[in-house]
Amino acid sequence: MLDRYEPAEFEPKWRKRWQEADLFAARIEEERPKFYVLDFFPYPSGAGLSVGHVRNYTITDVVSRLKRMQGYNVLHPMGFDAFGLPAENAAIKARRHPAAMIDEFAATYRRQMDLVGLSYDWSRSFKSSDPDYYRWTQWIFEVLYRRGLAYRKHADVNWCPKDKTALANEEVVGGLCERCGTPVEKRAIPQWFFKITEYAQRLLDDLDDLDWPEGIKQMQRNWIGRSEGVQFRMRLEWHAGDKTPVGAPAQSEAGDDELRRLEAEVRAEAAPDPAAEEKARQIASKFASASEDVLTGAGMSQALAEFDKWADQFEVKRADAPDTFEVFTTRIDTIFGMTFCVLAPEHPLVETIKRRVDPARRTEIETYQAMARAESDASRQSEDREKTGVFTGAYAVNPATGRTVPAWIADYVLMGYGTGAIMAVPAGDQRDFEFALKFGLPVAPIQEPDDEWLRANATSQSGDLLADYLAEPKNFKGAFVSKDRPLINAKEYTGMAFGEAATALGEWIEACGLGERKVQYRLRDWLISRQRYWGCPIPVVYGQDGEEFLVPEGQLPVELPDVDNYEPSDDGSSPLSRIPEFVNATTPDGRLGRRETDTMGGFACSSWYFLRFIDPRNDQAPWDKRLAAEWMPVDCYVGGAEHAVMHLLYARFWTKVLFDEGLVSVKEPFKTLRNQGQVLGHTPYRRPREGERLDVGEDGILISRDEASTLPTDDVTWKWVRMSKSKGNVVTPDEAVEQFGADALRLFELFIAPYDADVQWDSEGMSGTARFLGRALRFVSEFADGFDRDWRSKIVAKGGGVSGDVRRATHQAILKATEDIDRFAFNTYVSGLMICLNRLMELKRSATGHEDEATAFSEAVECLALLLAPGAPHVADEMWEGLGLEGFTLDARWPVADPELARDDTVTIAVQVNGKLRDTLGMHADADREAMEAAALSSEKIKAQLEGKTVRKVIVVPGKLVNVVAN
RNA sequence: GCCCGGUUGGCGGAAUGGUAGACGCAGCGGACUUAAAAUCCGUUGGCAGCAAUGCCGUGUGGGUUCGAGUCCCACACCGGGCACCA
Repeated sequence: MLDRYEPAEFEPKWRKRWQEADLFAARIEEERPKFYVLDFFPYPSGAGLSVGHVRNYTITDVVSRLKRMQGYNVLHPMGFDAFGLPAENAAIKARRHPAAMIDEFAATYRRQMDLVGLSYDWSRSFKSSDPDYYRWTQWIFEVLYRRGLAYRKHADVNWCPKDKTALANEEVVGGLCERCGTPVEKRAIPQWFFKITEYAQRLLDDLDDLDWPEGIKQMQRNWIGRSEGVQFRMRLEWHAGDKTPVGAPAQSEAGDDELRRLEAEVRAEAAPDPAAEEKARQIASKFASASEDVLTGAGMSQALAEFDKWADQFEVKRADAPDTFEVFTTRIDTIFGMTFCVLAPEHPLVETIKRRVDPARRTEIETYQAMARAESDASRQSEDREKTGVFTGAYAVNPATGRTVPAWIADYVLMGYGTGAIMAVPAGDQRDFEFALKFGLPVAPIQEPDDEWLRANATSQSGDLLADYLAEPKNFKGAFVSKDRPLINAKEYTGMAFGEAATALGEWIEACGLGERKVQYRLRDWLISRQRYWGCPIPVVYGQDGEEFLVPEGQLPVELPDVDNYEPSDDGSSPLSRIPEFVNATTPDGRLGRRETDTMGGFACSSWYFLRFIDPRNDQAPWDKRLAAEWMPVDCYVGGAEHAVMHLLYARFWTKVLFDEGLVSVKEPFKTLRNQGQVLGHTPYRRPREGERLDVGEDGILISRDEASTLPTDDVTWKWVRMSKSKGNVVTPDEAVEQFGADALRLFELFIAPYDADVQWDSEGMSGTARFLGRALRFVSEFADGFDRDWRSKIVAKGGGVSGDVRRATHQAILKATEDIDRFAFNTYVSGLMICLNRLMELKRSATGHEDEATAFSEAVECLALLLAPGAPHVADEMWEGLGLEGFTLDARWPVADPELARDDTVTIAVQVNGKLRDTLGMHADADREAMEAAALSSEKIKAQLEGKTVRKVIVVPGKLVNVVAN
């Protein structure tokens, strides 16, 4: 056994022995509880691992090793998320085939993981690009399809012109492509979606019971975005241009626009026929004269009915379009304050409106629609953007007041949420308020704001701000948003606050058949199609008429063909579409078909890998249900917070579907989730030179360390940024192990900060953990000769003197290590070991050579090796062997502390006067209150402090402190 | 704007409402050495003082409490997420 930490001399030996003993294979032994420890599924990048990745893997490794030693059946697997854009983009850049490249990268990962002694069961490893794996990804796709949860729709998608691929909403950041920063455009392509929205409520509800960071749960809740409200129907009314005053009663006059439209419609349809031309003129004149007198109220509908009759003779039909639309609101109580309504530019009703309004308006609407479509999400989402929109010429009837409000289109209303149309209540909604202000629309007060708000938002000095507000809310700075103030101008609902009014109005709407109370989610369906080569093929074949057929289960997997050129084509179709042997397929009924050429996005692959680890070589089923019931859920799942929403939500969704299908016994895949903090590297930047453009989100130009050393120090700005190959700031485990050793690296990763805090990497710190390991080895080796492996039978239950102190230090360390790992306090786990060793070394110096001491130290060194084992397994096994013990520490039992032995006999009591520390006293730990008080009051220092004061009260906390309150 | 985190010595950090700064890095002093490295011992929040000791001190301002880094309120700054979601 070495008496110093020379890692190169023994760490490789232990790794080899572990491997030869197949030490890390997961075993299922009856009567042992199970523990499933998992890391996020890594994409093996060409840069290899950084010490940042190793931090993640060390955490799970410590947990895994502890649980194993505590007698659990531990499953601790590792595999690779090989499919997807990062791999494909890297392959394209390197002009290599992604499969070969990924194999190489994964091998590097494996080598580096082995290098730091991670205890993965590699016999279970796989890559998501293995046909044996993605066969089952396709199989699960078919499960979703059969359950109606996979569907294809033609939809606008985010299109990245650089990556030439459609992006999921989650991959667009601020309107820019998440990966390359290119502004995203819109394109309509048929795409596959998973109906995750159907599970929105369950995904929300089941969050409550998960042991996850609150922040992550909150982010998922926000992402799902549940809101309760009312969806109701509004009817359009037609008015004469802008002349009709807003707020006119419904059923008002029909106007010229309507007549002109009818005339034009007939002319257009009947133009080739001179006779029809004549009839059209007759219609026009009839309606022209009618408009003078009869076309009010019921007269209008009568006239339209008559037109329909006439038109039938010419085989001309009135445009068959709805003239109602639905709106969703969470604030139905404010409906009396609706002064206009807004449709999304893409709303289907806009097409109807366009046909019915006068041509000038129609042009305006179309111009606006074109603008809204062309405008990228980037500018649409840019900050404090001015509201835009146009009046359509149409009016809608507010069902609560029976009065008309103008209908506008504006892009601040999104087609993708709710109904794509809103009732606008500018007095109570900031967005509507801004819109009203910009376009001169009226604002009707709905509540009386409180004085504080009035003062803060007034734009002028006035004696009676409330009167001013009620006269013209637009003179104030914004909308008054409140659920607490009673309503005004709200008919019989006046005086009610939000809760009461919303219930009453909801009931009223439902009673009228106008609509219903409804829950709306912000969550959108999961877009799965990628027009890319390097992904899991979607197992669908289309018939001649476009019918969809699932590829029969027996024919799975649909294998990704080997191709030479896997770059996407400029038209955006997958390279697979250029391979006739792939595309040409037979439908299950034996006809000629065309294979789907899109592949699935990478999140599909990572939504079930944790299940495959349970039974990775099964070729009859994705996994054995009994084994899944045995191992699931994952007990401890650790990874970066950047996957807070997407991966975790999708994996939860699939698990629920698989639960519904009876394939898994749990509704949630990950019982406990922890996010480790990022490891940041010191990274040099310089100011941009003339003509240089900054990358998205950067405020300097990234430079290399070499370049930084050539520049004047004033020109270089050092920043702490996440380690990545692209930033050139990666510290690899290889160099860390080379310089300090695997165990020093592991302990340092744990010690440097709480596991969830970001850390600024400084390799110098590793010298501390390396020194500690050296001291520990030396300490143990000095006891190796005198080590008594039968210490258990000789040990004195509760000795005094040095041996008692040794046992106390040992059992305190056991207690602390066990608790700390359990509560994820790895930094104090390591410091606890240091404290223990420091104490033992001190005690060794004061040892008297008594026989009890040898026994106590034997216990101490054996425990020290065991306590070190999860964090520093090489050193632990080296000690274990050095003490003449057999096997590996991983197979030994984790020590159990005796709290009685760990307890201190004497404690230091703090003595305070009025809460300020004035003295400390050493006392027996069992000293009672009276003894403590007496001791405190007899202290010279305390007496001095109490000079001239009267003791009012003495607070005694046994074993801790005495506080004398005096004045 | 909204939702989460965070702010403690020169640095990383520790501290179930009970002695703030454990443990480590860096620094300083010393031992060993011809010397250096390695190792070991000691020391290290600030101010005043020869010292004993005193005062100050956990982003800021209030509050609760015998007692607050810890709990409550308000604010500032930093980081992350969402962002016209009706």
